Formats: sequence, structure tokens, C-alpha cells
Amino acid sequence: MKCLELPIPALPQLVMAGHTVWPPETKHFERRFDLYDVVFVKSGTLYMTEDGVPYEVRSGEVLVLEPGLMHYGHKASGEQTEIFWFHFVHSPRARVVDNRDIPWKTVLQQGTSLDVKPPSHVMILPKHAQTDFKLYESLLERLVELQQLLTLEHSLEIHLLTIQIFSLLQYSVCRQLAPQTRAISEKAIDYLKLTMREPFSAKHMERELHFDYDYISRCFKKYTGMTPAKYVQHLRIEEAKALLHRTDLPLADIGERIGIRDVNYFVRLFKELTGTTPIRYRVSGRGYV
DNA sequence: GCAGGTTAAAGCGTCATTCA
DNA sequence: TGAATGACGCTTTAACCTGC
Repeated sequence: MKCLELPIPALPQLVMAGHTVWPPETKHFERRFDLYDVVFVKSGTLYMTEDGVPYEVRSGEVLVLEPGLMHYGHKASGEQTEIFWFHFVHSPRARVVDNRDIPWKTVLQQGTSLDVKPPSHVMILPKHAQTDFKLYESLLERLVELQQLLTLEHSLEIHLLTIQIFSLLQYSVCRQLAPQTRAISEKAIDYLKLTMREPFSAKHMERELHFDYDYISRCFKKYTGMTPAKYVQHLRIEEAKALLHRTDLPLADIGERIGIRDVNYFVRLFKELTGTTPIRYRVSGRGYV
């Protein structure tokens, strides 16, 4: 499935939301504008062409139109068509990705007390997909209702509703990953969390999960964006950061607690993943809240 | 506390086999 | 026919040793 990957921050900003019931024989007019246009079809069918690509958006489906691309209705529905829609702005422009290539369980960088900028994440939206429309219906109705009687009292709720819709859409894409890949990867994550303080062993992992390690590793990379060994490193360094902040333990002891018995290797790995050494991290963190 | 050199282990591309 | 799984061999890297 084709998806749109939008970098955050900043979060997308809602511009306008609406609910429309089109009589049969209605076609969308031709338009090119600088907004994203999210269209949910509740009933009927919407025939929409964007940048030369025709889409047939049926009941319960969603289509996300991109800014700067010409779109128009290439055919009348032939039946009454009920749609919810909203426009939003966001920059920079979304990247088109395949849902099979999205590393859903990547360990994202966590913020620290020293950061002055939020860490970078991404948001995934399906380009054109079937939805469980009941999940979205009440959110869309409330969004349209608030949009029509906009007051200061509800100005933040409008943005919250939009984010909830984005969150449901992203989750719907995530759920479509091959079940076997997901199952093996989830088992591997449980195994790694359980054994992160022990030396990593592919052979042991292979025995515990009852799959060839090469296969586990490839599924895992598809699911998390990294290899099992790399994932363990991230788990260990996140634990080390917490211990550096919370305790005055020497590096050797922290290394021991997170499963890295060689303090030299611990320091090098810490620097590689965080950009600073453990001691600098601890000292610079003092005095911050 | 940190970094260079070394080596065993893991990663990865590719091909083969099996199965639905 | 394509997806799932396993095997092989070369490449890369994690982890250890040593020294500053």
C-alpha cells in the first residue's frame, strides 16, 4: 500500500472541515491548491483523479489528496454520495513510501533535559485505504460541528480531534503488516527485553524462538528498522541514561547492570548512540529538571 | 576515561526448496 | 507463482585487549 510519510514536528494544522451529501451526477470540480485534502466516503462512490492517477473511493474508504497536485472528479457517482472531508497544511512535503518498508518498532530518540528542540518523528497516512468507518464517524461529526460553531472554548479540541483521526489512520496502516513478520518480531522483542542484560547470542535466540536466526533477523529489520543486536544496544543505552541520571554508580557498575561488562566498549557505544560520553551526559544533566 | 588494533560473531545478498 | 523458510559464503561490526 502506498503511504505518505510526514515529518513531525510540527504537527499538521487543520484549515477547514466539512460534511457534504452529493446528489447523483455530481462530479468534483478541477482544483490545485497547497493543502492536503482528506476525504472519507461514508456512502456512495467518489471518482477522483489526482495527477493523472484515477481513484475509485468506495463506501468506508479514505483518500488523501496531496498539495500542489491537480485533482478533479473524472466520473459522476451515479448514486447519492456522502462524504466527510478536511483540509490541513503541513511542511515539508510528505514522502511517498510503501507500507511494507515502514520500520514500525524503531526505537525513537527520546528527549533529555538538555534538549532545546523536540526529537524528530514521522507520521504515516495511507494514500487510499479501506477503513472501519464507524471508528471515525463520531470524530468527523464532532469535528464538523465544532468547525461550524468555532469558539475559543473549543479551539484546541478541534486540533485534538484531527490528531485522533491521524492516529487511527496510522494505526490502520501498521496493522496491515504481514502477520507472521509481526508475530516473529513481537516474540523477538519480548525475548530481547528479557535477555538484554545477558550477552547477545543469535544461537540462543534461534533456539528460543524456533526459527532460523537469519529469518528472524530479516523479519525483525522489516518491523523495527534495525537488527536484533542493534535493538538490544538501544535498550541498553536507554537504561544506562536512566542510571546515569538517577545514581552515582561508576561506569563499570552501570555497564554491568545493562549487560555490557567491558566499560571501554560501554563508553564507545554510548558515544556512538548519543553523541556524548557517559560522564559528560551525567555532569551536563545535573541541575536540570 | 578514552581510543586503536584484532578477531569472533553477526549481517546480508543470493540462491534453493517447500508449500499454498 | 509468490511468499515463507533455510543455507552458504563473503563482508561488516561488536566486543575484547591493550596502552595512553
